[in-house]
Amino acid sequence: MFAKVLVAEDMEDINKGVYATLRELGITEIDQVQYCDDALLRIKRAAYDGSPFELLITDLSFVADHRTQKLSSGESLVQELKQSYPELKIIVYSIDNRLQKVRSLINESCVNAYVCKGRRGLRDLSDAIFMVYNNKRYVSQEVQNALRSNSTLEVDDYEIELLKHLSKGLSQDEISELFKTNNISPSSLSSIEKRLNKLRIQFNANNAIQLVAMMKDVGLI
Amino acid sequence: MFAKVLVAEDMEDINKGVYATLRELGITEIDQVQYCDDALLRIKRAAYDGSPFELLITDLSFVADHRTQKLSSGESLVQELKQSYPELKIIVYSIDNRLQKVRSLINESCVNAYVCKGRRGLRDLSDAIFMVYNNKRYVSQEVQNALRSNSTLEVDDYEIELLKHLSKGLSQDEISELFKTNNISPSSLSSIEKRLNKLRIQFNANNAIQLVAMMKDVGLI
DNA sequence: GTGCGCTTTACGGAAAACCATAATGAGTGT
DNA sequence: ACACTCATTATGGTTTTCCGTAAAGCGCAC
Repeated sequence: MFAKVLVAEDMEDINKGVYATLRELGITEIDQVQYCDDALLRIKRAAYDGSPFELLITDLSFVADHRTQKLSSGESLVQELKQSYPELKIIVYSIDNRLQKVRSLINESCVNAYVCKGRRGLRDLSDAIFMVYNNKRYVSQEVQNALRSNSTLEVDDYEIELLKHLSKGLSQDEISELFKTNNISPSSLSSIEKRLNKLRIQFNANNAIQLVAMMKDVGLI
Repeated sequence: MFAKVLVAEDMEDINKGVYATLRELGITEIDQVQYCDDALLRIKRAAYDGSPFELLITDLSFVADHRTQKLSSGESLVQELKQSYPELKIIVYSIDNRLQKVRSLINESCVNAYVCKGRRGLRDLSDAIFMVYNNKRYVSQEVQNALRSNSTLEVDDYEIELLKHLSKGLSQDEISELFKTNNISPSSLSSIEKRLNKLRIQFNANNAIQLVAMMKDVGLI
């Protein structure tokens, strides 16, 4: 079993649950951090000292507080780590069940497991640790679909970006200008209209207001 | 200190954290449930047996799964309990920081404490338990504002109604017609425009989309 | 009654969103 | 080179929202 594990999770109670689970698995050397930057530092330091971590268990969302952070989310942490320390195993442990996000983490960032927090969270996590230790991949039942078919009912990052700007009060025209200056494509007003129209149809929304309201409900923005 | 406590929380790892905290406070009789309905049943049963719970610590959101539930959220559980068992102390322990929701829980449902999950979650919870035990109220720093009467309080029922219809995709014209047939005054398109304009100024929103998004964030609609 | 303050309603123009359709362009396969 | 598909961009017209201003309605004091 793994000997040295790092847990990155901003909520201390979840940290406790994970900690207890790791102990039950017989893992003795467990470090915990509440900030992404700390996780990176700790891993760097351990590698430098010649006793690197073998496994990282990390959340995705870390709420911002007074401390200013370079890495603001688990995603950026994972990206950074998988580049610098490809041999480090990573398990993402998050409440986020948006398929698109999981897919990109698995396929692009190459995390070793994705476990959904929830009623079965810790049991799944336990399974995941076993699997990852045996060089297998693990994905919670809730988001298994993310690996299979590309269900079209998904919302990609571009669209989320678009909806976020909308919800912040920008007009479609202003968003178009913004995308042009930031070299985000497509950027024409026409394309933005078209994309929003697609989303409205997709989610049976009458107008942009309802669309944004629905996305808020789902927690997508 | 409390002797008999029930914890309602669907995530088992958080349950572990809360459990550990309660143990540290010297509380020995701790029951845990993962469904709202179970919480209600357990409390009823304990009261019937003559050894009622003294404190309930509950989450707000319980994700639905295969088990069909009568009570779907912590809110409904709290409402039900505060009616039937007014002497039961209730602490809400949730990640939800929408002020309006907190306000209604504190003022209408009369919960004894509202603790935000987060980095300081368990420490705050510990404080809250002490305070509640001494018949004081406790509210996490993050949502202290919810108790002070401030801007969000100045939205009346008519405006909430209006915003809700907006968020459901009705046009201002349609809302006007709806209000006319339902004898809700004012109902003219002009008045609706004016009211929305007032709200936009009040909340510094650029347009109706942003306004609805902000109201969603605050939990007003 | 008249005057005053406030709310509701009405109207018109500008801006933005909505909608259909057409043109352009990039990539693919033959 | 050609046809074909698909995404992006462009264009014009209709509806809705946004915004200012003005008129009508109403309670109230004098």
